[in-house]
Amino acid sequence: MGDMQFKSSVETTLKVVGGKWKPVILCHLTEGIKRFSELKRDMPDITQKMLTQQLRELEDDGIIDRKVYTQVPPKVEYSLTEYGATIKEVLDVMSVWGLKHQQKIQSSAPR
Amino acid sequence: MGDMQFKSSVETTLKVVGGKWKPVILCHLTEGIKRFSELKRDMPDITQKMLTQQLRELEDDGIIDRKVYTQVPPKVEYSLTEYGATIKEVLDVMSVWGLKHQQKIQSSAPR
DNA sequence: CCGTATCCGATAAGATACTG
DNA sequence: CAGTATCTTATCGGATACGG
Repeated sequence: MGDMQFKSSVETTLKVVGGKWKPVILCHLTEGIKRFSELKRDMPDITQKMLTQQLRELEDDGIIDRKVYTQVPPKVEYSLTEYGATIKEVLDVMSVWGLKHQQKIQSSAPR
Repeated sequence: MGDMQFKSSVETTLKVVGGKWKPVILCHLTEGIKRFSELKRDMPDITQKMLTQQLRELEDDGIIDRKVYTQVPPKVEYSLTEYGATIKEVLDVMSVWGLKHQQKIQSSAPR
């Protein structure tokens, strides 16, 4: 773990799943294919701009797939790519540790 | 994975190991006890201010231990706590995925 | 419906100087 | 040696308006 490669590969992962919204988006997409409007409904606090931006970045990283139906009104579906699904185990490990940490904080900072 | 708890626990983990410097600091501390100046030498690009700040946050989160030797010149040693060592497996998983992702990017974006 | 474009505030991070 | 204090800059995220 003490090497240089380690540092930059962790940073790479943080770029892909870090930030305020990407974990949440990925979380929802693990439930299956979602339309843009569905994702927006699932995350009432995200702005359209941020949702679009984060989805584009995930798409560029090959994590999600974007399927556009050329029709009026437009319809766009997002889903995890096969490759993107591999990020789930990373998120799972992060979730498990974070949950334990939350509980630790709870028990050590009462009052 | 589709629940609310998941979202916030991933965010908790990102708070603790996220950001530009914390993974790097933790990486170096897995090698053993380090003095402030050693850490600074290991990370030439970090400023003293950032190093101090990040170390304080890690200490507040119970990840690292700070031992001050009251002497002149001062000596302060940092080390992972037993609890802090549990973050290693999270970083490892992130590192493995990030490394694969780097290789994927390499092979799919030549030119 | 699914975006893009602009502008703006908040926060993260860096440069530099100074101190017990 | 191991920090603080202050100031500046860069990046992230949000609000709002508009467009195909």
